[in-house]
Amino acid sequence: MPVIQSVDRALRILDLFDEHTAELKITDISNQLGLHKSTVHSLLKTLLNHGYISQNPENGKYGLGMKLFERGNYVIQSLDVRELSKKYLMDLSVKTGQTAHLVILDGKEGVYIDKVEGPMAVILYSKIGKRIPLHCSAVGKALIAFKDQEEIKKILNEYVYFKQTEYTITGESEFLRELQQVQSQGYAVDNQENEPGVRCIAAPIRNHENKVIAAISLSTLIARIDEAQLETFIEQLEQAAFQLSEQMGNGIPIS
Amino acid sequence: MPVIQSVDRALRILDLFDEHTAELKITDISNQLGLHKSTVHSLLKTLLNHGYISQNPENGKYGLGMKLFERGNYVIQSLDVRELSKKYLMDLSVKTGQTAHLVILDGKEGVYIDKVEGPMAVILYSKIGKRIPLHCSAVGKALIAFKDQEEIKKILNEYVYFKQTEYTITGESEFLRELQQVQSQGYAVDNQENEPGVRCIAAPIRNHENKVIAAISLSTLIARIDEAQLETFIEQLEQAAFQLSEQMGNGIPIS
DNA sequence: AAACCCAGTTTTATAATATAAAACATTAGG
DNA sequence: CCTAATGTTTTATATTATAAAACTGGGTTT
Repeated sequence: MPVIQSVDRALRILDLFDEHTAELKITDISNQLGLHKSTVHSLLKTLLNHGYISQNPENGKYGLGMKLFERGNYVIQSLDVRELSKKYLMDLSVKTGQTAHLVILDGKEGVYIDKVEGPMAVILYSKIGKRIPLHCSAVGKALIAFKDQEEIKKILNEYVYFKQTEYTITGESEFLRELQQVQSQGYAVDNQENEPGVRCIAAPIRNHENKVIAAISLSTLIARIDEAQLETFIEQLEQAAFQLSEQMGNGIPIS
Repeated sequence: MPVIQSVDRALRILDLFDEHTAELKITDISNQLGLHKSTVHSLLKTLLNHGYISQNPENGKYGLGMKLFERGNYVIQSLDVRELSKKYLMDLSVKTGQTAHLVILDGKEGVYIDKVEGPMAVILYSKIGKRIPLHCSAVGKALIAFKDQEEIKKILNEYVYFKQTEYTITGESEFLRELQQVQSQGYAVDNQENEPGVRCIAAPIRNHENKVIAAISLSTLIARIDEAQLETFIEQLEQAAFQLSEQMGNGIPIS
């Protein structure tokens, strides 16, 4: 089993940082990973050389480097969904007043690629780059519901149905029925399955081969949006998804 | 000199990928870095384990992993300029019809953090995550012009004034005069210094301590925009920059 | 269909390299 | 001013990364 220890450790250092942890001292890292401080020091220096780690000149603490942002954007630039979808997300958020998201599938999770906050929306914390489970989100359902049975089985193999709220679907058979439903109606709903009080709707974006490559969604608060409004939102969402899928066909290259 | 060879090699693998290189085979990497294929294989497996590299199931080729996007966004989420500036960028691009950018300083370069393409703008390739030199861009000038002399000197130490176009400023003394000019007028201009036919204007964004932490810009085509229009663009840009700086003060935390 | 080639993976021996101890340096705190 | 704590550098050694070689499998050609 070929795992390079030092590389593994270096990557584990990067993984220590998240939205709550912007900066760390060498001793913090050393303690958390159970490594000798001199080892951590060498690893950090190497990461620093390449720009994957930055050092705060004020206090000497270490943080993630800009190179990550740079490389990270290359990952999604190859998928030009993001460029194209931007104006649809804008449009949706303006028309509905809600927050619109763009999500793609990565392994057994969704990843938020972009978002536009609507004027009426409660400001949530930023989600770009974050991951979201498939079984308790509208986007998650929309991302996999239109795949063939075999592929769905593969993704759901060893999937853990973590119970997020009292409404979360926690069984495979139940989830498969739900996906069936999504497929037949063309869009997906999450009814407080991920967060209490929040209801989301999502529709799939297809490429020229008609394969689902992303999903767009609208997030609404139960307390503010009634059934009738939701209906109109769904229509608008479906329309946007349709037009976007159309556009994905005539692939204008990003030159 | 503490550079961990295997980590260094792993990072050099990541650095092979860019906007033109989405996927590579093991032998490609092996050839380009002059490493044995089995070595590359182990390094890739380790990167793969952590999600920093992904493998295309269709053809077995390797590409950058989503984890980079995830971590990359953590880097800029700590700076909440991006969230706040989004609507100003939108607004600017709609009002002027041009493309608006948000850029921050990283070392001796600027990094594009966000952009909104205007309806009238020629569609350029996506720039988010990309780097831009300081000496030949409006944003570059705006980012450093308002720092004190000592800091400017430090940044410009060993700076290479690469000649991008015939109009590029290529001398330190000339550049320092230009920065002086920027400081006194409050905004920066790039007159075909970076790309022939393209003229950009930029204004600094300040935080609560009045320090410049970012810059916003508008990119225009010489052929399409005359002096009078540019004047009004500058006014709009400055107004947006001012309001944005104001907002940076009453820091609404990203919860 | 057999033989070949090329790319990727796994195994293995060896030698180079990562590691942590210890010494050293620097800063902060009492 | 001394002590404590944190970060950095040096060094020895033993672990671990490395590349050679063998192995596998897919694809192409004859």
